Amino acid sequence: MSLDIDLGTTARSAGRPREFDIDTALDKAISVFTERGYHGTSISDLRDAMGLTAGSLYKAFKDKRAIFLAAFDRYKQVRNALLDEELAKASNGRDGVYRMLCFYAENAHGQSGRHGCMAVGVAVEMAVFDDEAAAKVERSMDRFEDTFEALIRRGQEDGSVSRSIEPKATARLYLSVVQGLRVLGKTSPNREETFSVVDVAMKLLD
Amino acid sequence: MSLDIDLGTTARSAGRPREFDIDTALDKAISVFTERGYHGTSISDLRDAMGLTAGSLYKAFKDKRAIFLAAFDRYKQVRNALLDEELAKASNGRDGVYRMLCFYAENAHGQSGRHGCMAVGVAVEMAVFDDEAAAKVERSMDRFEDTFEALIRRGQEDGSVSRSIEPKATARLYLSVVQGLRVLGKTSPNREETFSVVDVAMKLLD
DNA sequence: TCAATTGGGAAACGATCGTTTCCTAATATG
DNA sequence: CATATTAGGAAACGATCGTTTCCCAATTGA
Repeated sequence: MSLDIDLGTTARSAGRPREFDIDTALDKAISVFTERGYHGTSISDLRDAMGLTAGSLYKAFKDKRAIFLAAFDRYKQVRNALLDEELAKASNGRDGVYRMLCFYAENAHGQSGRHGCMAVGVAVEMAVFDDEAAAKVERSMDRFEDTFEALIRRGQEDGSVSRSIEPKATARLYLSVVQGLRVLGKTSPNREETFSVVDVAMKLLD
Repeated sequence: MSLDIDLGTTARSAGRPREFDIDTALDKAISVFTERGYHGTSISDLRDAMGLTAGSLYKAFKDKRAIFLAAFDRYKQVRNALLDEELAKASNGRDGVYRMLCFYAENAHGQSGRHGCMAVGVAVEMAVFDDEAAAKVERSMDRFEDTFEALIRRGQEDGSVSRSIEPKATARLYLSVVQGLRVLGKTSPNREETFSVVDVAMKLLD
């Protein structure tokens, strides 16, 4: 009789068990990749941040790119979960848009603003030369755009958003604003300025 | 008697004259750095693109970082000149804002959209670890924000822009939109979507 | 208890990085 | 013409890159 520690779906495989948690390690990788970028991050950087030896890294992942893509997948998963949690509180369509904008504004200013956004980093640094990375970011962006659009339409039905605005184009603008705030947050992560943009953006729903 | 080829301010200095034009070479460097990023660009890449040997590069510039900073200075100079030229055509404040948004939308879509924006690249990749680069981008962003604000105020005086909007906050939003379009242009540089954002953004002036 | 299998970790790998050196070529100055 | 100065260009530099190898440790299944 033995305790089965594995909480996943598959039974533990043969061989010596991994001594570190993959997701915990990936969270560290996310932080390093976000701050330094893909090419600016060395295996040594990852090794130090993740608290592993290079050998262990290469046992768990095929190569540096695989670590990066896995980190990005986790980044999206974690952030999407947080956003969904926030949006669940929305009382109506307009409130949902506001919460979503504030969610990003909260991350685009101050320390986390300086630190940066991994999705923006991938788009800027990787999209041109890595089709798989590009597809991942595009999917992520499309998801956010669709969420904005759905909230706008919901607002038009519940009366909190003007019927005269175009949901698709306005959603695209919101997506642009949010990504732009992430860029500006790298050099001037002022809180008031960041949230003043949110206030102006909300006027588009009147 | 000899022709003085040097069109600059200083007389030609002693020693063998440089055989290439610095600005022409920097234009090539801008292209490479924009597409691959700072860390993704090697001296070999620059050597090939600029049509020089590494030795000549290091005669003209202190190191890789100096090439990058010089390229970024030139990038800003060239783009600012183009923008000023476009803004000179503006018939009023609102038209100026529209021309400025279109100027960026024109570059954020299609092939140049995929290629990317050097200022965004610097902000995302360099700002955290290079104070001088960060200061340069911030100055550049501030300049654009001030230009937007001035156009909005001009519009409020000439009657083309509503008096009830806040020039500063609205300018900041426009800046965000423009930088965001650059990010989105890396993965989905669709022309219609890009310009639809401009149309929505213009509604803020009513 | 004994293969088979997988992870941990140190060391080493070839490749490429950014940079310098060294020699020759071309100009200004005296 | 002689000297000083700077550029062009090939080759080489040490350092670091991403990755692999090798050996030992820990586990599963027979």
